[in-house]
Amino acid sequence: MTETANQSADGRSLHSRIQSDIADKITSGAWAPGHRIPFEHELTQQYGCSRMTVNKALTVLARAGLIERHRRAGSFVKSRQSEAAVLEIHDIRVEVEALGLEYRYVLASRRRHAADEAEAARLGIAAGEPVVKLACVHFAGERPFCHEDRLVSLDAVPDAGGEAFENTAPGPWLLTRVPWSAAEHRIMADAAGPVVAAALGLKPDAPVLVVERRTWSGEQPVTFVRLSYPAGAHALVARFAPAGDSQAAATTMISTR
Amino acid sequence: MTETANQSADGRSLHSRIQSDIADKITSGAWAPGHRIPFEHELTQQYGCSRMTVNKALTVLARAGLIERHRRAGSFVKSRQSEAAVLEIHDIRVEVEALGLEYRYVLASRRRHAADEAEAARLGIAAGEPVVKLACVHFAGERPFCHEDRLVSLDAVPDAGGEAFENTAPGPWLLTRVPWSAAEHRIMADAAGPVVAAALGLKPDAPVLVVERRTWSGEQPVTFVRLSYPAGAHALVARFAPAGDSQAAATTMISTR
DNA sequence: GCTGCAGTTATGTATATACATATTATTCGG
DNA sequence: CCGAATAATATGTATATACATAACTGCAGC
Repeated sequence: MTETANQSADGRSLHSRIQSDIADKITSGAWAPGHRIPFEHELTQQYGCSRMTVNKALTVLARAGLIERHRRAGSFVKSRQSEAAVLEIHDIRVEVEALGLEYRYVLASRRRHAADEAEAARLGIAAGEPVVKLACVHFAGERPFCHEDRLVSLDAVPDAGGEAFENTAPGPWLLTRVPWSAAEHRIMADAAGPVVAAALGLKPDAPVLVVERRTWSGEQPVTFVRLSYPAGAHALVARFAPAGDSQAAATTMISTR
Repeated sequence: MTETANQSADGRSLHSRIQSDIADKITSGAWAPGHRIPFEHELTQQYGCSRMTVNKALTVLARAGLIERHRRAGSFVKSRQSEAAVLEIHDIRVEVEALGLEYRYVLASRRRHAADEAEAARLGIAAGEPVVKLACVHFAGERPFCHEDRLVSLDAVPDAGGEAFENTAPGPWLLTRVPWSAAEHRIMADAAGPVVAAALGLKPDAPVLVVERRTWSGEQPVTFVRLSYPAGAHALVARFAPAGDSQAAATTMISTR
């Protein structure tokens, strides 16, 4: 044996090599959707390894959604009727600084009150519950980058009532204070309303890219944000290479041109 | 022993229970970012199981990005500076039919020619290479749902030259013919140009949600699509609950109101 | 023909074991 | 005191083994 017990010449582990071998067969089309991939005991022979090793590879592929496994029947290539694209959504300060621009944050308004019907619906709480409503603008250098409209539930985050948000933007403030367990993003286009248009220096009804995010901690709604970006200047980018390498996915940037 | 060798009373496997126990500690905030989670041999004792079992749970959590693992040092809760949102992008026919509407597809134009500079750049090929350029409109019931502009590389898909695309939309046609190994999505807002506005029945410069997708097969660019949806009527939705359950993620719909 | 039971098969889960590897502590020689 | 060799430690990978479970096959008996 010139090789060690764990690794072959190329330095990768055996199960990850089996995994990407199979992933390649699938993404190259050699094994079409519905094709039955070799049984574990067959792969065991092909690679000269134990069943646990091929099982690990196949389990990861199943988790990644590339294959489907059935007892007694075997493992099959899943049909890809839908593509999954992974968006990675960063903090706005990080986004701006990644562009080599100076980040500045300006609080436009801050009010504490009882949620009206519309606000309660957005946040997913009952009307009348106490909330903090914030509006602010994020700048990249001299130019407005993004307008933020936010509701924070005071039930979920009592501390938010006493915070002025003059130096710290509400996003990162919440992130360090409240752990979240679920989030929902809603991405859409819209015409800029008068407030947003003024804040971003756009003509009224100019197109804006809107990202709305609702965040929960357990079952409890925490916050609702609506981020408006001038169209043309910003795009969300999601790259996706199916499974195999797992982190082959992802990266989103919001980039200025 | 009233329990079987593999499963406890609740029917879930032990490693998945360990996994979600830890995931809960993290998402609830009990274990903050940077916190060192118990060593494998400690968890082994807590759960009265072998190291392989806790290793499996921790490996999955590491793949999911919830924890970081270092030899000799231990495993640590990762700081979540960025949120990953998973968009699931379906075929347009499926989207429309999911809304209970009748799907119809109309080819507006189809041309075969040599790619000019702009087209070559979009597709990622050399100028002068042969392409098919398509424009079509997808209808949901009577109303236009989405305008599609597409370039297909004839180097990658020679068959596309002889296809009329009168009955099958180019998206599904390509999907069954050409396996793809990577895709990049670009989501943005824009003002509708005259052609798109006319096709969608909008006023010129009305805001539209634009999804651009570039697809590769191996290293070779296959197709570039630009899908324009009327703003207000459509949104991309991505739900995300971090790891633990893995498929707790995702679903995107493009919904009409 | 149909029901029910036993056998077969592939995956699912878990264990005990072994050695590899990265990294930190410790010890020892100069 | 410093740097090098050495030990200790936690994770990483892999094996052989065992039993569980889902699902299908086929047969026996009515």
